Formats: sequence, C-alpha cells, structure tokens
Amino acid sequence: MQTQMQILLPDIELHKIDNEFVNIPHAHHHEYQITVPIKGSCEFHYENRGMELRAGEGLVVHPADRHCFQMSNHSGIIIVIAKDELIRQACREIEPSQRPFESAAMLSYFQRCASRFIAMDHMDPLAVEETQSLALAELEDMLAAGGQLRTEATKKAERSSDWSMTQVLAYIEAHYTEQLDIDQLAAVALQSRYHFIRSFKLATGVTPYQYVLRLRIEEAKRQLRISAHTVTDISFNVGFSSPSQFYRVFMKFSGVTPESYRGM
DNA sequence: CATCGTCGGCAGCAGGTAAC
DNA sequence: GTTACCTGCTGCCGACGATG
Repeated sequence: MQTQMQILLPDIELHKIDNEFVNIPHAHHHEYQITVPIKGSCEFHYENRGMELRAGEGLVVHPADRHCFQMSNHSGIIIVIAKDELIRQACREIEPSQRPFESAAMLSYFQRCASRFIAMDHMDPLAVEETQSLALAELEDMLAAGGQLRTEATKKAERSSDWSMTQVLAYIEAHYTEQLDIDQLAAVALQSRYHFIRSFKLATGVTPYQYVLRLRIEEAKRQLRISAHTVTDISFNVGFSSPSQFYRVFMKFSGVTPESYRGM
C-alpha cells in the first residue's frame, strides 16, 4: 500500500513516499528537486535518459528539466523541492547526475523537518518562516557536504536518547493511522511511559498524542486534496474512530471544516 | 547532580448519540 | 456533512523519591 507524507512550506516541499508509486513526466520551472531513495530503488527518467537510483544514490534535478520516476513495493524515497534562488548557490556546482547521498542522513533530515513542521503553529507566519529557514539551512549544509549531513543536530540525534526518539518518530510515522497508545510508544523508546512523555515533548515540542493527531490531520488534508473519498471515509482512513472526533480535531488544527478545506 | 521511575489529580479526549 | 451534548477514560503535568 502506497503511503506518503509531505511537508509543504512556502519555498520548500519535502515528500516521503513508500511502496508503489508512479508519476508522469513534468518539470519544475523555478525549483530544484533532490531525489534520494532511502530503501530499495526507483526507476528515474531524466530528460531522455533512464536510470536506476538505488538507496543512497541521490539526484539533483535542475529547474525546467523534465523528469519522472516510478517505484515498486518495499521501496522508499525522499524528495525535496526548493525554490531555485534559495539553493542555487549550493546546487550551482552540482551536475545533474547521480551523487552519493547518505540514506540515514536524508531520513534523519526529513524526520527533523517533520518534527518541526508538526510542532509549529501553522497560523503563525514567524513559526512557518523559522521552520522553513531551518529546513533550507540544513539542506544547504547537506548539499555542501556531498549529501552527508553532519550538523550538531545530527550528531546529537545519533546519541542514545535521541536515537530512541528517532526510532519512535519512525514508528509513529509508520503506524499513525492505527491505534497507538503511550505504553506502546514508550516500549519502542525503551523508556517508562512517564519518562517517555517528558523526553518526547522535550525533543519535539509537543506531546506524543498531539504529534500523532497532527500527522493524521496532515494525511487527511492530503487525501482531501487528491481523492474523492467522503470525509467519513477519510476520518477512518487516517485512524480516527469516529467522524465527529475527526471534525473536532481538524477544526482545531486547521481552523476550517474538512469540507471547507477541500473546497479551498 | 543528572537521569529515570512513580503517583495523584485534572483537563481534555474518545466514543456514542441525536439533531439539523 | 456538521455540530452539540454527555459520560467515562486517559494522557499529561507537577511533585517527589530512588539510583548511580
């Protein structure tokens, strides 16, 4: 089953796609696209060339270049699309060809961006700007280091307690549409539930339950945009046990009803 | 001193139902 | 599709103690 998580900010987009996926040839006229498989491989078509990208083999697609790709089950990919003028400096010396990208560093980068995105106040322009600036700055660092991001944040994440948190974030991301409870997540983190709640909030800025809810709402928004499923169906698809609960949470995080959001 | 586990209280969430 | 109301439950927080 195809799953997708996306982080949409004004000048940068991050997408994480798992399992079967196909898209049609297209070009981004004012954006660079960085494509990095993190597991399995994908068949990438760039201009008139076809190539197989394996995990850890990144590709920087320059603005206006046509491209498309497809991937099969058990594959995973992270795509970053950023405004031309913001990362031109970092991309200028990179030829549109394969270059090594560290899969773990890319996944870690995505998870940090996702944590900040989920935790930020979406109504606050300053918070959005801050999240975007951090995402762009880390992306530039990673490009400058040849795809191997080694910022303080990464080093910190590699230490044991943060390693646990990385495991939990990955677990939540894979299971947020299912029933999740604190004890389950604490077990993944190898911590007591009480300590887990504290350390989770310290790491992400929100409580575990709020984090799961925001992920569900982001996925619901995506489904509202791209599918014709009813609001009731989507509420069950993303893990809510009743439409009424879904409406309440959606209103709280988005300020509009699901139906209004679809019509925007 | 830092880290982690435990406990009690409470705000807010989950779930069900009804109505529009 | 959406909102309101109610009840029971649980996630979260603050305080405190144990441990190394």
